[in-house]
Order: sequence, then C-alpha cells, then structure tokens
Amino acid sequence: MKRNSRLSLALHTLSHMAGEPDRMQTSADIADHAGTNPVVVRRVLGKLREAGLLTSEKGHAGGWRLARKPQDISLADVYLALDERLVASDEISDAPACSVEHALQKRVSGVLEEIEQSLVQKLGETSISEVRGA
Amino acid sequence: MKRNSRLSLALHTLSHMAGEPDRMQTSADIADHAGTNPVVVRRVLGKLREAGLLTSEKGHAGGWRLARKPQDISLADVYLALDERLVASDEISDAPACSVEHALQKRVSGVLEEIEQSLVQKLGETSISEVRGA
DNA sequence: ATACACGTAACTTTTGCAGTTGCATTAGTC
DNA sequence: GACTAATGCAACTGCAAAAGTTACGTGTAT
Ligand code: FES
Ligand code: FES
Repeated sequence: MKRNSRLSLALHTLSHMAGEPDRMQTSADIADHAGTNPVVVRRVLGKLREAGLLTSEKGHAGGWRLARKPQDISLADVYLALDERLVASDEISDAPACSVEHALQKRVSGVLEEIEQSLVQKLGETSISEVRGA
Repeated sequence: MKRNSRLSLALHTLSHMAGEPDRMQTSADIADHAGTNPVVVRRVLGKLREAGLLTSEKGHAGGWRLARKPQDISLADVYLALDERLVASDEISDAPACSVEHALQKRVSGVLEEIEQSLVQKLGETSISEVRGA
C-alpha cells in the first residue's frame, strides 16, 4: 500500500459497504479486494468499530457490517475514528527551554489546530453515500 | 530531533537571526544551539537560501545571514520554502481502477487542497519578527 | 600557506508502519 | 461434541523515509 493508507483503506471499504449495506463481509474478502492483508483490515476497521461506525461478529458466518445508514456516516466520522491528525502536531513534549522557542511552538500549534478544525468541518459535509455517485 | 523537524529547525533558527540580523552565524553554531548536526542545518537552510530568505558565504568568516528584514519573512515563506506539504497528499499515481475509488480520492484530495491553501494563508499572517514577542 | 566555512555526495542509524505469523476465543454447522 | 470459520490480539519481520554522520571538494579571509 502507500501513503495515507489507513484512511484510504477505511474509506474504500465503507464505500463498498454503502453499496450493499446488508451484506456481511469478512476481513479476508475486504483484504483481497483492497490488495492488502486481513489483519491490517481488522486493525483499521477495529478503530471504526470503536467509533460506532461498524459492527463485527465472530465465529462462523461472522464478519463486518455498517452500524448506521451510509448517509449518516460522514468522511469526518471516518477521519476522527482513525485519530490520524493529518495536521496537528501531537503535543511535542519537548523541553520548553527558551521563551522564544516556546512562543513559536505555540503560535504554529495554534494555526495548525485551527486548520485541523476546519478540515474536520469540511469533511463533515460529505457522507460516504454521497461520494459513490459524485 | 523529532517530528516536523525541518520546519521546527528552520523557524527556530530564523527567530534567532531575527534578534540580531547582522550577526553572521555558522552552521556549527546553529547546529550546536539546536542540538543537531551542521550538515542537517546546511541542508535545511539551503532550501531557505534557494527561496531567497537567507544568504550564505563560504570561506573564512563565512556563515549565514538573513536576506531580508525579519518583518518581511512570514511563516508561510518558510513553510513553502521547505515544500513540506503538511496536508495535501502528493498526487497518488495509483491505478485509477474503479470509478468509486477514483471519485473518493478526488473528493478527499480536493478538500485537502483547500485546506492546504488555507494553511498557507494563515501562516502568511505572521512574520518571524512578530513571533519573538508574542 | 593556512585555517575556516559552505556544498554535496555517500553511507549508517533510527523509526514508524505495513505486512506476516501464530494462537486464543467465539459462533455457527454437522 | 467435533469441526470449521471468523474475529481479536500480540509479537515479530521487512521496508522505506528521514535524521544523523563521515568524507572530501571548493571558496575566502588572514
Ligand atoms: S533555544 Fe531559545 S531561541 Fe534557541
Ligand atoms: S476497487 Fe473497490 S470500489 Fe472499485
């Protein structure tokens, strides 16, 4: 796979599921279709389950299914579920050292934080069902 | 060093220089202060020189100096000089494959591109001299 | 001539992440 | 109850990008 792999995988898979919401899919199916490994799929989809976007069932005839209607799942939901933080720098626990350095970090972090918010908002404007057609 | 190291290093160094714009600093001085290696410093500052933010001089008594007044160097200038692209996904040359996948990529890339623009704009609102005091 | 500093290429080390393997657990099917 | 098929999870391997390092050539002031 490549860059932004987790988000890509998640969105791709959800798009599929949005097509046939009632079909149960196994991680092996998904991995095969996405050209990756079942365990990787479970890792990523596991996060989506924690966020309440998917449900999984163990055992024979188990697998994965959407937990909500496709139109009720936004791109922001997916993004946040993966806690990727494409933008924000994750709280560098660096020695505060000098005040100049500190002010600088704070300023940049502030801007990044605003941008992150703005990104989430924009992503929230599209649901995974909308993307299929567009 | 840590994450976002190039940008951090660049901003930190420029902040210093904004304090005493006329003092010539060697890459060894800077590396020492920033806790890194002279070659790394030259690599990063080299990009800033290409962008016209700094000048360097070889030989005895050589080193680095600001090419403009501190108040004429914005955070965006630094960010762009390093062509880091914190946000935008660099044109994945993936097999277009299915139309759903393609539409998805396009949608996400579009949002990311907007966000990137917005980031640059926000960074453009602050100069490196402003940060020192704030 | 010498010492000092940049410029650059090549190499090594570190690090994060995808990929893999293995096994315990759970749930249908016979 | 035995068997099969699926998730859940932990540990390990492999790889690629970035930092760090070493080495050497070039230019410049003394
Ligand atoms: S550590 Fe304070 S400015 Fe460099
Ligand atoms: S490749 Fe999966 S949706 Fe087209």
